[in-house]
Amino acid sequence: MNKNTLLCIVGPTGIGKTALSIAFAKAYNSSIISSDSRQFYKEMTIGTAVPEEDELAAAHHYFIQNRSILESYSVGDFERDVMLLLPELFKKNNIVIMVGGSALYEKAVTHGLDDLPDVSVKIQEELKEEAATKGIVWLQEELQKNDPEYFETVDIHNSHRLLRAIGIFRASGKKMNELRTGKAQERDFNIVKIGLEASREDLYDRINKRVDIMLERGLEDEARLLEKHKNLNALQTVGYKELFGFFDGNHDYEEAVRLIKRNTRRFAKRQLTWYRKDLSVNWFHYKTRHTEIVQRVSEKLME
RNA sequence: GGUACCUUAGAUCAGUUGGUAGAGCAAAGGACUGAAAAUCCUUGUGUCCCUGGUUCGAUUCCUGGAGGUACCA
Repeated sequence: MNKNTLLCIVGPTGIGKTALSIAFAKAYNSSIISSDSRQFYKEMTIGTAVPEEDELAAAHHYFIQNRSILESYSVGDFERDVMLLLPELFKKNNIVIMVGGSALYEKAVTHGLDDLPDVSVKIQEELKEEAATKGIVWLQEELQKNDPEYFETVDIHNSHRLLRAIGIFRASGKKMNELRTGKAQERDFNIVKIGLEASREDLYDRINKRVDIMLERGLEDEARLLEKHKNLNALQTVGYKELFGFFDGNHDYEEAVRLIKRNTRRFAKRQLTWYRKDLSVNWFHYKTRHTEIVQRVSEKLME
């Protein structure tokens, strides 16, 4: 074990990643990096299932509630910040744990993103504004005009992708295919991935129960406090957006709860689509004892 | 026990003037390099309750049965 190792814990929402990460942190006296795109926000606690106080006390956590919903924070920022932090953490311990359900964020660290030009907030805002009034066909035409090669390969129904490519073109005059290599970045540490899996039935059962617990803990009040910010990116989040719909009178409370559960299930399914194609993940059943997982992973690290 | 109505996709139901069926919901699969808990794409074969009969052909009409609902006893 002469090289530093980043131990990534992955898996769908609600399967028990947090508890396992604590077990690893204790076993290795190590720190935890969160790769969860919603747990950054200090205003959102209940709905994002941030680790409990005792869990936070059990190990040093990074990227948990260290931002405000008012700030904009992207995967690119996350990759940069993690890459700056990791050398510091590896000075103290050659194993660092990363846990979280945002697959793209995990990919940004383990695989790396291409260095794309910055698109100023001003350009982004203008584009969004324009897109909102002119519609998706305009976006498609705009992309076809400026970046015809990328237009051929993108999902032209996906406005986020169109907006991004047009934004880059406006900011830099560059085209996506010139910028995107898709190549993995060289990392000077090992990456070991641990995944937790469960039957769909068990997983959905856990998700449904967890939503009920969040509601008991006061998710509705938390959402009420944040309602005035409901247009912010950070609040495009399962658990909050459905309650905003209830506050607005679009549907009743029962329906909001139903939607939260359904959307969380769908989110979990999308996460599984990501993880399934990652063949480097070492899977464990979610009921496997943590001590056993830690032991088996330790053996693997010794190899 | 009698009368009426119902029994079709996971649940709820629509439909077929007799040529083996469909919608929303739920669900499944997938894409995804700076909004990612976001965004986007694709997917409906199901003993049309069972049993006889009529018919070239029945899920559709008729007989009998089973289960359900309502009302009457």
